Amino acid sequence: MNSRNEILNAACRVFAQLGFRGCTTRRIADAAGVNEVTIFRQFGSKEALLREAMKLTHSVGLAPLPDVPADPDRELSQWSESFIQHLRLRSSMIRKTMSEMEERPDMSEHASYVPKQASADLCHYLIALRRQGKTAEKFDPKTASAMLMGAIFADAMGRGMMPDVYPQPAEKAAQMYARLLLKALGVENGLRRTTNKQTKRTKQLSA
Amino acid sequence: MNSRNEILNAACRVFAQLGFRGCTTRRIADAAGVNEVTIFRQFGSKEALLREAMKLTHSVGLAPLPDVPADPDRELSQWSESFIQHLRLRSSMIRKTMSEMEERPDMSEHASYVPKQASADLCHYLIALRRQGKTAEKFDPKTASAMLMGAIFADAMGRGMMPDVYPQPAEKAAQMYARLLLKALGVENGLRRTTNKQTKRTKQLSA
DNA sequence: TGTGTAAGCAAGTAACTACTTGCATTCCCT
DNA sequence: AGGGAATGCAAGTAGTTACTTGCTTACACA
Repeated sequence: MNSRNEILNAACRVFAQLGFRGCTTRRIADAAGVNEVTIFRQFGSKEALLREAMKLTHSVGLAPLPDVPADPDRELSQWSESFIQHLRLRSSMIRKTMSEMEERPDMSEHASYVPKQASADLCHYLIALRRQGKTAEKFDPKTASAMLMGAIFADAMGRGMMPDVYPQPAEKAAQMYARLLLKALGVENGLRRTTNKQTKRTKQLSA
Repeated sequence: MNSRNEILNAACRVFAQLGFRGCTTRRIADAAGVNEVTIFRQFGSKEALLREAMKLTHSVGLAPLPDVPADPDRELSQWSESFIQHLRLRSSMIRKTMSEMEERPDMSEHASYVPKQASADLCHYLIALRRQGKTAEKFDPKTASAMLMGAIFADAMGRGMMPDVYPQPAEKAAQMYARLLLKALGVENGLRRTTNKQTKRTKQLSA
């Protein structure tokens, strides 16, 4: 039963590196330290294995965003930071999955769960912010959430290839995007109603 | 000499559909209506052909952005619209290239020319805007340009897969992102210092 | 009229692909 | 002690891959 997990993990690694066509059963077996036949005995076919491996890979949780916004700057910065970290850790896998999605849509359908959930969470949060009267003006929540998530996504996908296109330093980028969005929504940073203690904690966490 | 171009175009089409490994000389030859041997006589190897095809694909111009901003809303909306159209037309090719870039960096290095140029253009424009005093506050041009370009890029790449995550209608999305960015920079649409005539024209174009 | 060049066609090469089969080994459970 | 399940190993199958070779056809140009 252990070899099964070894194979699944190896399949994920090799797929992230080489894509579906480059991800041969030979290479998976080598990466898993397992005989190639074992793969077929356990999963029947390469496609069945990859399908299961993809399902496993994309079943992960997401950082939460409070139902009732209290400190928009801190909350949105932290959420953005954890989201960009999630994407950066999986950038190779995501690139391969996006590339393969047109050819094998059913095999990688789980890949859209995380971004869909993230978008729903963020929209919900922004609407709550507006209901609280913390935003200065009318705005379309979907446009705003697509803007922040798009910036984070593009940064996670593109920085390795074109570092000079994205803001420096990389560790602050998510926060900078979040703050720029808050400015667009008219949420004023300076007028935050948090205590000094909270402000300090925010600084530590976002450093 | 004509067969050479047929082969190059076919190679681009097949690559955009199937990626490097799926882009076999057999399939390229079929798509080009040419005998497979002709490919090797003309280009020597599959890799040499693909290298040349990629170079050709990524040598395209970009919509300009004025050196001296006059009507930020109109200019930025139009630029965003042409940029998102550029990306949407090439989304398959871009996905494949991004996926292949880790494995064959030298083959697809030209792919970064357009986004790099776009980023430089946009930064330059935003800095000019700020110098004109049309922006309300201090801001980091690179963060702002990465934000708008990221939103546009993610929309172009992801809308087909998750249409409910992005603003509707698709044809207005680029403009909505551009306007949200202008809000973040404190550029006031209503308080524009253009003449009535220009304002009218803007309204028509942006409707 | 002759000559060079680009192309097609048929066949073949060596390597790799997913996948199968038969047999031997290990280990757990009763 | 014995039987069954999981695994390894060696070998093989049929198809595909990039690339080559030898020969033929068509056409432009001098």
